[in-house]
Amino acid sequence: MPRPSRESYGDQKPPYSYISLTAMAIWSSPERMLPLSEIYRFIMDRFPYYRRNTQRWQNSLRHNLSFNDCFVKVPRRPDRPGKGAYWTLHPQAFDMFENGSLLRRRKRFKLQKGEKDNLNAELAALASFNRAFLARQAGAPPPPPPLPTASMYSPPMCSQLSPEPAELPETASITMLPRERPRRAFTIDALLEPEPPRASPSPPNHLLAMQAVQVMPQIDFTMPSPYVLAAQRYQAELLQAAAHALRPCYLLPPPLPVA
DNA sequence: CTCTGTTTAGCGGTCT
DNA sequence: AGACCGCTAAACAGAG
Repeated sequence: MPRPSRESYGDQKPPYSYISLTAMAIWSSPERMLPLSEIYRFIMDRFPYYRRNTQRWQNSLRHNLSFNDCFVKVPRRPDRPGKGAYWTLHPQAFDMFENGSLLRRRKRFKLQKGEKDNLNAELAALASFNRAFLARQAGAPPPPPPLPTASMYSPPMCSQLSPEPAELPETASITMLPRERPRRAFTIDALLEPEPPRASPSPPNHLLAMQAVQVMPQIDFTMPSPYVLAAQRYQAELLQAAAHALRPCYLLPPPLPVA
């Protein structure tokens, strides 16, 4: 049987929705999140169809990113400045595709009003953290640090967010998010100081932790959490589906070792 | 100025 | 038939 070429769709439009294509791009990245330009690049690299009429489909793709709750915009890490934010998949959207099929979603992923508010609050806090971090780096007097909110430290929202980064070239020691982590004051100094010894279990803030992975490479995350396992399962399904549907067109890195 | 992100609107296809 | 999904166009604002 002839091996299908990497570009077996040629100039034909691939049978994947923009949501699927975006999910592929995001999940093909080591950190499970990408800036918009990298999402474009992923799609154009693998599907020649999308090398034309870029204005049209990129507009649609941006519309999808904004419109669908399944995509979460994560502020850039402070030491990696650039245009635009990073985009990731909301972990609660893992089961959005039937049996891992990327062809059509089972149902639209929609966050409840409260969930959305919580998420937005956390993301706003992260953005504030970034600003404070940058101000601190610049030696400027730091603006008032963002205050901790209940949602930043408690489920259900933040405990489900943030796919687990598989590998971070610049942060090789990081493996997993902890299940038990001491609660820390949400101040620049507290967040940047070395990890205190672990004491009693406390709910982690996974959204913060996701960026902590970006910002604080010295932290050693060791314990998998349920959402990490869910993310790994989802990735395995995605890989299987992608391997079946796309074959060499869609070349992902090897799946995470499932604990 | 270009790119990124948000929002609204409309249309056609599919599902229930 | 109505709800839902996906695609496209377009206007607009803000950031880099």
